[in-house]
Formats: sequence, structure tokens, C-alpha cells
Amino acid sequence: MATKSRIKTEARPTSTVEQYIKVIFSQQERAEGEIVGMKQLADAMAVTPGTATSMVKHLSARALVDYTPRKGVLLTATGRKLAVTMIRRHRLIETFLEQVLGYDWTEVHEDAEALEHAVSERFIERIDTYLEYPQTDPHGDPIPDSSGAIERRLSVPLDRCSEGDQVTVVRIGDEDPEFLILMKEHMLTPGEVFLVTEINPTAGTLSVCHIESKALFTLGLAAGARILVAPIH
Amino acid sequence: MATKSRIKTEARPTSTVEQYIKVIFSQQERAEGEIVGMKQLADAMAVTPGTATSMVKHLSARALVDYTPRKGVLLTATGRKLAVTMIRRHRLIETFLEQVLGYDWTEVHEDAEALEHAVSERFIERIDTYLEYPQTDPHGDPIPDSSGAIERRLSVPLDRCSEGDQVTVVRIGDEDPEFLILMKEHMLTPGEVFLVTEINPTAGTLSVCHIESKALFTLGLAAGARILVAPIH
DNA sequence: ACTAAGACTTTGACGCATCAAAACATATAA
DNA sequence: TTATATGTTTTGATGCGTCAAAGTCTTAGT
Ligand SMILES: [Mn+2]
Ligand SMILES: [Mn+2]
Ligand SMILES: [Mn+2]
Ligand SMILES: [Mn+2]
Repeated sequence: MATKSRIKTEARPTSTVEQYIKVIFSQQERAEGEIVGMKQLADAMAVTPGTATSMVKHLSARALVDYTPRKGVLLTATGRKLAVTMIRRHRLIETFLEQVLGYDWTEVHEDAEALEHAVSERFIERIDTYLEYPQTDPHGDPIPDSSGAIERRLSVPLDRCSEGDQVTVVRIGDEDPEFLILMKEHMLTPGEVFLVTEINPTAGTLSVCHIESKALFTLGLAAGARILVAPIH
Repeated sequence: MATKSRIKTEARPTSTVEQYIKVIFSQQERAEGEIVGMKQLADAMAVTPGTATSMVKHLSARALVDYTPRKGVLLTATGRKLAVTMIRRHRLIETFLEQVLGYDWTEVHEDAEALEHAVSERFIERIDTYLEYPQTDPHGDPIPDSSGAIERRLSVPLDRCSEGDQVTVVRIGDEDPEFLILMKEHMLTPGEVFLVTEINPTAGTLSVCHIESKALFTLGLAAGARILVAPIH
């Protein structure tokens, strides 16, 4: 055991590749498995469309995506595996930052975005153990287990509820700290229970009443789309 | 507060720059402030000398080092500040991995090497608080405080002790897991007390006796140089 | 069927970090 | 002093990830 191992260590994807794959996955999710166009991908990655095209060719050569020129891109089984690994890392890290290091709900995403590309498999398994295998991250998003299985939850976007529905908040979109701060102010956090008091397509608003505090809150339908809820019975 | 901040965020050095600065610092330490040559730097960075030269010019343009062509390189005050920041990050991360996540003494260095370039200032301050401001890392190396001050300790390399000296282990060089495993087997860890029973320059060995267990251990003088000890009274 | 608007791809360029190999400088030994 | 070894710099090249701008394709509207 005194000699340095000469075994060809499987090269880890660059953080750029990891990020593209993660973003393609979420775009694909968002659109029910629809093919992801270059403009859409470029926007989500904050790069120019030409950059997206050339990167996608690279991902295709690495067998992480199926690329149909002038159509778009879909993850292969391999790509999906990597995407789920990344999502697991991201969400475990977010949970760890909140639970252990006392980060605020609104701060975890930014740091997780960088750490997810730097942590080792060992680190991830250790924090998973430390946290006792959490099911969801601070925003209510499910954490895939180490085999890649993601819990399927029955939930609907808040803007697709009907007046009179009583719902439990399941998940709040996590990318925008401003949004998260506002939601927290009105107790729109995972686990809280609300009554949908009004849906107004004309005004583009919806209103909810926090059951516990009786507080009322009105928000735009687009904002409502970023909140997932589970109807109560 | 609804508009995105347009303040020019001070660009963080690339992880490559961070790593060069950290390595220049430790080479400079090792040689009592001697100027660091390109071959020495190239070897420590595992790059070719030409690469070191071009990088050093870049560091010099960034005012992180003073570069004298054909002589070598020394950190500027700015460079030293960055180096100490990196060392603080590295050692706090190592301590955190061991204390909180249950990493073994021998495993922490590798992960810290990657994480130190990815963590935020917020992360570092949080783990510092969580650990209650530790003074030393798992290998006995001092952790600079957030103002950059490093505790000065009086210690000497084990190979420069004399027969009959009684010493406390202060620090074990942390880069080589093999070495760390062996040292741990013989209880050569920070805090343990030993008697130097023999120094044999001819054979190139030295022997120590673990006071508590009476166990004897013989090692090479080069290995001894990687162990710092404090003579007892 | 024609056209205009978008989406998409290609091309040429750049910055960063690296290497290999050639050219050069310096120090020491003969 | 001259030769040789060693360290150093330069040059030309490469891969990655990116942009700007020019050109191409597709789609939907008239
Ligand atoms: Mn997130
Ligand atoms: Mn999240
Ligand atoms: Mn270390
Ligand atoms: Mn250490």
C-alpha cells in the first residue's frame, strides 16, 4: 500500500457541465418533458444562444443529452442521473446550511449554488447522515435519496386552486431572495395552512387567508405559480 | 429595495490565483522569508516552470507579489493578506470536517483543498462561530483569526531535539495521508507527550518513547522534520 | 405562396491556465 | 577563464467557456 494508486479516476464533469445539466433538467421538468430550446437554455444559463449551442454539442458528445439541431435538447438517462445527483447535492447543502449553520431561509440558495460543484461524495453522505436523511430542503423541495429516487408529491400551483380551497403550503420557489423574504413575512412557508379566498383572473391576483393568524394576503397569479400547495382532504 | 444592486462587486481571485498565493506563502515560511524561485514554485504547484513564470507575472500585475526576474518572488502585503485568508479558510474547514462531520484526521486535507476556494465569507464566519473560535486545526496548525493575526508558538522540529528531551507534540504536517495514518498508529498526534530516546545522525533515525504507554517508535530524520514539538520546561 | 420575425448555428475572437520545447542567463566547477 | 549544469524565460500551441456578429432555418401571419 506504499505506492500511489495509478487507477484512472473517472474524471468528474466540470462545474459548467454540472450546471448546464441541472438547468436542462429543471427546464425539462417545468415544461412536462418538452424539448428544451437553445434560447430558453441560454436565458436560464445567462449566456448567449451561440454559447448554449456549442456547449450542448459538447454535452451531446459526452452522451449526457440528445441534441436535435434546430429543435433542442433532452437529457439522456446518463444526463438525468447526473442532474439528480446535482439536485441532491444542492438540496442537502441548503438544508445543512439552514439546520446546522443557522443560515436564513433566504440565504441558503446562493451558497449552495457554489458549494454543490466543490463538495465530495463523502461530504454529501456525511451531511445526509448528520441531518438524518431529510426528505425536503428548506423551500419544501424533495431531496433525492442516494440511489436517485425522488419522492413524488401530489401538489398543485397555488394559482390553479379554486376559491374556498383549504391548502397546505408544500413548496416555495427558491431562487429569488426578495420573493422569499416577502413570502416569509406573510407566513407562506412549507407546512402553513391557508384558505384561498379569491381568484381574480381579470385583475391577475389571488388572495389567501392564513388559518392560524387570520391574516389576509394578496399576490399576483405569476407569483402564485411559484408556490406549490396540497389541497386538504 | 426592489431594484437589483448595481454596485460593482469586488471580483474574487480565481481559485488558481488563491492556490498560487497560498503556496508561495508556505514556501516563503519554510525558507525563513527567502525569495521563492520558479522551479520551487512550479514543483509545489505541480506545473511546469514556464507556467509558473507566466502566472507570477500575472500575480505581479495584480500587486500580489514582488517579482524579480531570474531571482524569484515574494508576497506583497496584499498577497500576504490573501494568503492568510486562505490559510484561515483551509484550517477552519479542516477543523469543521473533523469536529462536526466526523471526518478522520487523515481525510480532512483533501476536501478542504477544494472547499477553501468555494466557500463564502459567510460560511467561514458561521463555522468559526459554530466551533467557538478554535485556535488550531486537527494537525495542530494555528488558525488565523478574522483580522488575520496568527498565534506564534514556540516549537521546534522533532529532529532538532536532543536525546533526553521530553516534548509535547504540537503539529504534524498534513498533506500526506499515508504519513498521518502511520503517525496516528504511534500516537504521534498533537498534545501527546514523548521522550526523545535517541538521535542517530549516522543512521538518519531518531527514536521516541510515548510517556503514557511506554511504546517506542523509530523514524527517519526527514519524517522528524515534519513534526513540531514543544520541549517541556 | 410570400414574407417577416424569431430561433438557431456558425465563425472568429478572447481570457485563463496550461504544456513542450527552444533560447537564454547564472553560478559553480574545472 | 571556460565549460557545464541548472534554473529561467519565451514562444507557439491547446482546451474550455465565453461573446459578438453574421448568416441560416422555421414558423406563422397575411
Ligand atoms: Mn436552491
Ligand atoms: Mn431549495
Ligand atoms: Mn491541510
Ligand atoms: Mn491542517
